Amino acid sequence: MSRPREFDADAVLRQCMDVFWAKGFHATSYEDLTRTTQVKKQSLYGVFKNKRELFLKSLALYREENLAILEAKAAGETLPLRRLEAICEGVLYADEAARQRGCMVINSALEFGGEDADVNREIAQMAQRTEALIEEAIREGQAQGTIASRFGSRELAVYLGNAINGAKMMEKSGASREEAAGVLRTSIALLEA
Amino acid sequence: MSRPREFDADAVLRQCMDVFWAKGFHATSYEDLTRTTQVKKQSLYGVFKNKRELFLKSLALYREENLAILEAKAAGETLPLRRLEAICEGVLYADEAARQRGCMVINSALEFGGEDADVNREIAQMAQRTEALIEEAIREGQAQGTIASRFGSRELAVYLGNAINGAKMMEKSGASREEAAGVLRTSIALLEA
DNA sequence: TTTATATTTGACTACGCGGTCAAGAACTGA
DNA sequence: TCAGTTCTTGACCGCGTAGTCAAATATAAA
Repeated sequence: MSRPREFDADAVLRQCMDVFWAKGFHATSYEDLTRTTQVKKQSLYGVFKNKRELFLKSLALYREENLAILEAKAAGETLPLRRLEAICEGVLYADEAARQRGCMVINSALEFGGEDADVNREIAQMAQRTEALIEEAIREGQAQGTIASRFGSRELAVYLGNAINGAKMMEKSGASREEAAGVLRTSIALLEA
Repeated sequence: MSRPREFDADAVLRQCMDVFWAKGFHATSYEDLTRTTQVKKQSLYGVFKNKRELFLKSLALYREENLAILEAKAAGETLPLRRLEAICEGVLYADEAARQRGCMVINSALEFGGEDADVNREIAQMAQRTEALIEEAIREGQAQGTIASRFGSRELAVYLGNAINGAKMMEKSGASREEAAGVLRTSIALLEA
């Protein structure tokens, strides 16, 4: 019926995600995107109607990928404290390049400053699911007596989620992986009963 | 000898700081600055050679003002745990408007992503002096036996500084003051011996 | 009053941005 | 082969940006 698309839209979305992740929304231009994807502007418009939609799709992709990794890592550990460690390990990046980019969700949260409803929804989803993962582990740890019971599991989950956000920021502002990981180790160690 | 300046450069710098604080570096235009300061572009150039210098001076002003407030609040408390609470109280803003702006240093850190040496220096200064304040209180608390001694004072200071950064981020992304304050209360409570 | 110096003012430049348009190219079903 | 539809391509548009220029203006020393 019609001319077939010459590029893989999924692959291109992933490339765009990389650019947005590295540079943020405002700082990435269409020139950046076309240069790295080798797809001309109008062709991108054909699939994603504008820069904003392309960004939101990129952000959603980032969220899903990272949550999937995190949930997989968490599922691999049965001991609650070990699972918390696995989660904290999962949110930090191994390679230097990714570490300097920081977390795309957090970057976006601060770039938009809570003024964009769609971006806010992404942030909320990321935070909720991460905290749910944490809270589950904490509840089990409290039941087993390895995690302090003088605080509520929800309260501690928010606490650890906050520490993780701080660590993600540390990463981005140039701290070494060991520094970021160390702070999270301390944050977990303080939870032990 | 020459025509005197018609505006107060310090007052104008403070106004510019407000704009940069609210909008960030890239998002504020000279139009924004001239509108709020009522000073024409070229006159600003006369005092601050370009947008970047004006921003850096604004950031330094922000840092000094906030650190001064923080150090004053800390000096007002003698009990270590109370002093930590005072510090945490000091980093959160009371009025809604300031809260949504978040912390200008953190905002800048994330906007520039650790790629700007001058901005990095500001961030480092802010973090160092805040952590020094915290570490001092922790050391005293450990000496008095009110703060857990199984961790080093430096480690705990970094830990609490990290929690504070997280809370500042929460503030900006729309959390209520009570949520941010609550997380910090928990973070302090976990330090108690 | 004159002169040297600095500030003010608004017009101006060059550029990069997101987004659009129109024409040509490629594919499929008839 | 042809008609219909979508994709591709590069030129184009309007706008907002940081920064510059030069003329007009105001002050204080000589």
